[in-house]
Amino acid sequence: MKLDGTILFATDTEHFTNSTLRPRQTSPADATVSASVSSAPQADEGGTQCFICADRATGKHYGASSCDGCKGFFRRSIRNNHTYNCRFNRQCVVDKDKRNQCRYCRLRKCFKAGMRKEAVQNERDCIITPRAKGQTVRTLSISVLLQAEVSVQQFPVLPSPQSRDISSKKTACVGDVFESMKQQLLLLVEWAKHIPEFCSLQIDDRVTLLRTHSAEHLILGAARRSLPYNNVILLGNDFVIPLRGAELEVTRVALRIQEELVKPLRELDITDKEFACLRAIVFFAPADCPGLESPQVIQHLRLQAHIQLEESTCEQRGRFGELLLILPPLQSVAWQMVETLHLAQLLGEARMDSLLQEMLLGEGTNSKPCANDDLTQDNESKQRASSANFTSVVSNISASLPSDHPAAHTDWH
Amino acid sequence: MKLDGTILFATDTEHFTNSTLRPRQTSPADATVSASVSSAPQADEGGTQCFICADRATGKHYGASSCDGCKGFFRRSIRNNHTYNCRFNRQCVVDKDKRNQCRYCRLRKCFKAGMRKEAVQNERDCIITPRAKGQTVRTLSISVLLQAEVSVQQFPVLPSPQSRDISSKKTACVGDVFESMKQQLLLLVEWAKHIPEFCSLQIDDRVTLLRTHSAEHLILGAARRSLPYNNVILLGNDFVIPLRGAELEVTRVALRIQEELVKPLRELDITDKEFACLRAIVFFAPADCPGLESPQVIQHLRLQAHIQLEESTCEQRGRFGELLLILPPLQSVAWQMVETLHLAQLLGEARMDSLLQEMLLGEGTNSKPCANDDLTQDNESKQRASSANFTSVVSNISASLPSDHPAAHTDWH
DNA sequence: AAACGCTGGTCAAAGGTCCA
DNA sequence: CTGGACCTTTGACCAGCGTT
Repeated sequence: MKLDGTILFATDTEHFTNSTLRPRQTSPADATVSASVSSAPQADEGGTQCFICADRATGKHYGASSCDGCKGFFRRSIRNNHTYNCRFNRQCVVDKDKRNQCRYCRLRKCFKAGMRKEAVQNERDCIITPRAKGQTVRTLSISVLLQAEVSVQQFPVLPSPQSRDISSKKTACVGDVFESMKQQLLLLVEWAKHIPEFCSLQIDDRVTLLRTHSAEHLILGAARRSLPYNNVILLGNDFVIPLRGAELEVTRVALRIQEELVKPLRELDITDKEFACLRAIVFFAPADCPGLESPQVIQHLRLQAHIQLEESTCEQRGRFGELLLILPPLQSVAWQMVETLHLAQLLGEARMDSLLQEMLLGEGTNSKPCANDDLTQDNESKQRASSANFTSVVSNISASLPSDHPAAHTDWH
Repeated sequence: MKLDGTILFATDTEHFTNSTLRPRQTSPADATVSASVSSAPQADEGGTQCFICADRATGKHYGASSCDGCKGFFRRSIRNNHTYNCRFNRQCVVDKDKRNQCRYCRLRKCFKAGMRKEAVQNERDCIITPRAKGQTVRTLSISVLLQAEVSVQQFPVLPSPQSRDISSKKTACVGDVFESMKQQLLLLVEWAKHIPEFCSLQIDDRVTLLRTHSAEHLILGAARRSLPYNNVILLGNDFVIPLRGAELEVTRVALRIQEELVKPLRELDITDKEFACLRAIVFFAPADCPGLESPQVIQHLRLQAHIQLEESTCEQRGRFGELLLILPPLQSVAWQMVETLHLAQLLGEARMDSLLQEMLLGEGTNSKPCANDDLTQDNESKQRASSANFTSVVSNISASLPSDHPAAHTDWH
């Protein structure tokens, strides 16, 4: 009898044949549609897929391509100001079958897919969708960042084959430190050249970004190289700065690098992806660069970079925040280094290369681009007019790329 | 066996055909039949009757018009994959009164009435908020932060009833600025006192945290107050600093506040919750405080604060990151303000209150707590021994709370 | 002018809740 | 633990409305 029942139930599902889609409709028309669709073997046709649950999308809703279910769910959640809780680890799978199993994760995925709660609410007059067109402006992809990162790491000026042995490394003298800095700054330019979005910025903005963030770049690089070590800072040219025993001023910065950057980065066990994103976030910071010509563009690049970082952290709770909170001390240490250099320069304790002076100390040009700059002057003549060797280094970037690079046409908004 | 079931089912189905409309759809033929049948005048209440037990139907469920009882019974049976046995001849009567007497026959009749097990869905998320189920030990809750925030805002030193009119406000002179700063710093202490986790820190750490982040607190508060205004910074005592026309050094800081903090905060339209979290994140930053006794505890508090922030942003794409990226410029501006104050102090341009000197400029005590401090000395005697007025202000906190405050027992991990 | 894209809204039929 | 009266959520479908 038990078998009876089971089989009875099984046979009841005679319409398995055409029930690949939901057998909801009673109307003949729909039945035929359903039949024809089911005859097509391909379930997902790619283009019209819900970003949230991979069900069939019915269009873009609230900023993301989605199905009616996710659309309604999002609207209700926002309207009623719902707060959900995940019963598990906030890592629930959200697909067509399981989308109703965790509302917290579903809503979160709605946001991640790009739904904006401002798009809900009743707005009679639709003042154009702000960024309807290039919704998926996938500029600044993680792969580009990783590639840029690799290209920088691929320039080991010394062929040291990962000789991890600290004792074999020499303590850097002032000249060694400066030499390393110079190399690293040139590598920063190299790094930037790998990012098309950077290359399509105006020359002044390129220079400003590079100059403003050169110190942070140096410190961040030093911190990363020094991750395996406890009592030295490893330079790019394979010299080391010991944490104890060196000159006081130098040691102070080195100690802060170790304490405030190396330690937390080591605890987090930062990945290559994450580091690549972090470098970009530091670099595309518009706030501390007055006089930028297109701060919004740069701000948008940073936004993309930190969204990439968020994705790279794989939803590990708190990790994204911890990584971003590395940046204040990074900036702070960078400032202190610049101060120290400035002082050393003033006291005549060190002779710095003109490139270093220009990038790190902001000397040799106006640190703030002139506001009443002649805008009719094209980059070419600006480049010719500039006598600064750094600016000319940067200018070469535009020469190395076709001027009509696709990225230049990106639609910002 | 299989045939058995099929035949049994088929015959029963036929038997049912004329008595009712089968909502089986799937084939156009069925649809037309259904239509014609429904148009046929059915005697009794037909449509509102449970096909299984003849109780009042509450609608169609799983393919058959049925009552809530049979609906629930069917769902549970399918979900839990129940198999029942009939103790008699599988011919039990299933009506309103006897429907619970044989579950085998009831389920069978459900199928016969047209219920389909495919219509039963997967289990969903709980509607009711998961009850204090193991409520994770949530120190530093958002409510505590909000309350602390409110308590700070509730001390309007001047009874200005939200006079939003800027023109009615007076431009601050140096003395007004200092006065406002002093008030705000006392409010910072007030704010901290509302956070039990802070109060249970050691006295030295409390002092260090307050001192180290006092400048950022001032700037953050000023930025927030100035959100509605475009060309002034509004102080806590209702004076304003105009962005143009004031003294150069002051204006420089004020301009940065407006550009690097007010603007982005306004664009983000920061909420109260988010702001409350941000303040805590700024405050519980251990990196730039050398010599803390329990940096891990503080780091953990910051982690909690930024997890709260993440939750408060409702997962809106990129929002959490944008908020955290306010912090580097905040720190930077704060430093610049301190530098400016330092200079003014050195040049004798301004007389600062000793509290201001101690908190903002780090004068009057060792900025780094003494490492070989006598640990056997209790707070009381420390307080008595300390001649610094700020330290004594902070020490009072511990006096205002029971020493065995629950928060002191929080389990960090 | 008709098709289209993206809002808002509706309600049958899923779901869950919780005491007897 | 199960039943079932009672309430919430889901999502397919439809209607505006502005754009193409």
